[in-house]
Amino acid sequence: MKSAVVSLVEKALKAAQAEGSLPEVKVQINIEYPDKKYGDYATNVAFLLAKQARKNPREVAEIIAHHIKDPFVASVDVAEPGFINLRMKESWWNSIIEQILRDKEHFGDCNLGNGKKVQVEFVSANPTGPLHIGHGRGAAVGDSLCRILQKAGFAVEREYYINDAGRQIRMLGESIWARCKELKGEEVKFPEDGYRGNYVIELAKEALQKFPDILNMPKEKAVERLAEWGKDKLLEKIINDLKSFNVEFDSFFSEKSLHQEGKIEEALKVLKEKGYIYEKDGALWFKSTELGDEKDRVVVRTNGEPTYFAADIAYHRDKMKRGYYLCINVWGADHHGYIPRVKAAIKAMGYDPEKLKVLLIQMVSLLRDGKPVSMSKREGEIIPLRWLIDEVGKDAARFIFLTRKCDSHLDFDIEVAKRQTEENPVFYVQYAHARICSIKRIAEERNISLNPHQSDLSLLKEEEEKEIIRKLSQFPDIVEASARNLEPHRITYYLTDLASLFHSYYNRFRVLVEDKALRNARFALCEATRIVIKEGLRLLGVSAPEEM
RNA sequence: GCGGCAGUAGCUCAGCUGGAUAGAGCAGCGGACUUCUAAUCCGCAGGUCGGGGGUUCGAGUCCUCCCUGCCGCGCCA
Repeated sequence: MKSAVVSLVEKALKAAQAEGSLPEVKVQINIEYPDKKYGDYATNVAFLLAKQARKNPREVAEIIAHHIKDPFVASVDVAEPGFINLRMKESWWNSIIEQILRDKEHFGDCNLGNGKKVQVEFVSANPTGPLHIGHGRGAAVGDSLCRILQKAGFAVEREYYINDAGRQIRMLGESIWARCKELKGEEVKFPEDGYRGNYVIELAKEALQKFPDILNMPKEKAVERLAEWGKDKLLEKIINDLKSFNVEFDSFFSEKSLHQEGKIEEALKVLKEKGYIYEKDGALWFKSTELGDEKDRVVVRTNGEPTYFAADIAYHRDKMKRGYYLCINVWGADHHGYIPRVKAAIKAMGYDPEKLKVLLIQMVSLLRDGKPVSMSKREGEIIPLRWLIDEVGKDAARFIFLTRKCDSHLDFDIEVAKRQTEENPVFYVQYAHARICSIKRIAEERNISLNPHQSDLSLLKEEEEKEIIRKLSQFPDIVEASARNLEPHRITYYLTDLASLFHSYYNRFRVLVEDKALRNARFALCEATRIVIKEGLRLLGVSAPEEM
């Protein structure tokens, strides 16, 4: 609820300026949560104005503090060296509970986005194999980010870029083809960079059933057909896996379509017209160095084929033309070196590179009881996301993927995630939700009346109760900060904190007490907590079970 | 070599886009279930925020220089 406090301080500042005690300078009013002993809210405006007001911060603070008048404010203090500390009345805190009970899951919605269109492109894994753990983290971050941005008032579009063209798809076809041969007992040299995962063998078995005469066809033709068919099968599997991970997309963008519709040529033509294309060694190069890249990049190979990068230029041109307020790409951190050239291309085509934000997702190290699980790519031995979901569950996987800043390494311990104990942060939060549901259930069973909406919240006198309310009041700020900084992990931390406060409270106090008025008041607090936990979990794509 | 990211408690990590005495979980030790779910709670301990310099009322946070680790640096995608 910082925004309400901001406007309150703003009003005081304007009043002070109007009477001439402070100069008319614009400042950003910043509200913080100070240590409890100082107050409920604090602001540092005085420091920001001190220089131009030619007064010391303390004096400025006194002037502003003097003008703060609001029915919700209990006291205003100025502390050295110039902080203004506010303490709010009980009615302020109670109104927050009322607001949560009234707004329900809409509590924390904000208008940061103001309906502006934002596109988030994530996962975009090649349809040449199943999703692995790394994709899972990207999926969790991307999807959660979308949910948060939506709550913050953006019109979000989720897109998956399908790399369905080029060498790797052909290689998929060759790999399946080779496996078909082997299944028929024929000696065949498996392609050097082929896909060696078991799923290729499965595909080959299926292909032999579906296309009985596939091996009688000329190799080129067979490979092409198998590539096309295999790619579709794998994409279907990817989409299914994502669905079980609670992730769905609004649109799929095909790289192949860029080739087919001449979009690549178009994009390159634009670059050429602007003078960013030159020929060298029989290839066409993009002068990305002029726009901040380390070296120039080939866009059309000697053999006349456009590079992957050329397609990506066309893809980003298409995105830019679609007129988003912001495009967010969620990439694996190993692609970081790729950012400058894409930004260079965007700039070269006359768009603002700031329209593109790239989120880099760091590697996930898989552990089992603290020991690393080998993830060697040898023999295509990757750990599939599907396996992880089956092993630890969708909720645990998503939550744990979101327990770190996305650009930090993540240690994912499968045994801890599976363990249904205190070590597991997912259950900790879900349990708090379930406990509140349980209170309600018990009350119904025992015919105990509960009416959170008609409760006298002033009965909530305990320090633990006030702590919870303070925390609840921060939810909108956390949502906004997560959206502003594109950092879903803030929600995860917030929920853990909130759950912790609730568990403490639950252990120390009873909700279903004899005193009806107190019972209702406490239950109102619980309901508000439940609503916020459930909504927070929703933002993470994690379920909020009513019993566990 | 160049570039990106990181370095905070024994371990894994937060730290609100510069704020007041740097936090949490785990691991360790000791306690709490005839009560609304013990998947929980309560208490104890733990620090040169990698190092130096700088910017200012104020730096874990910003600038600079070192040290260390991970990762990128294809006419691969």
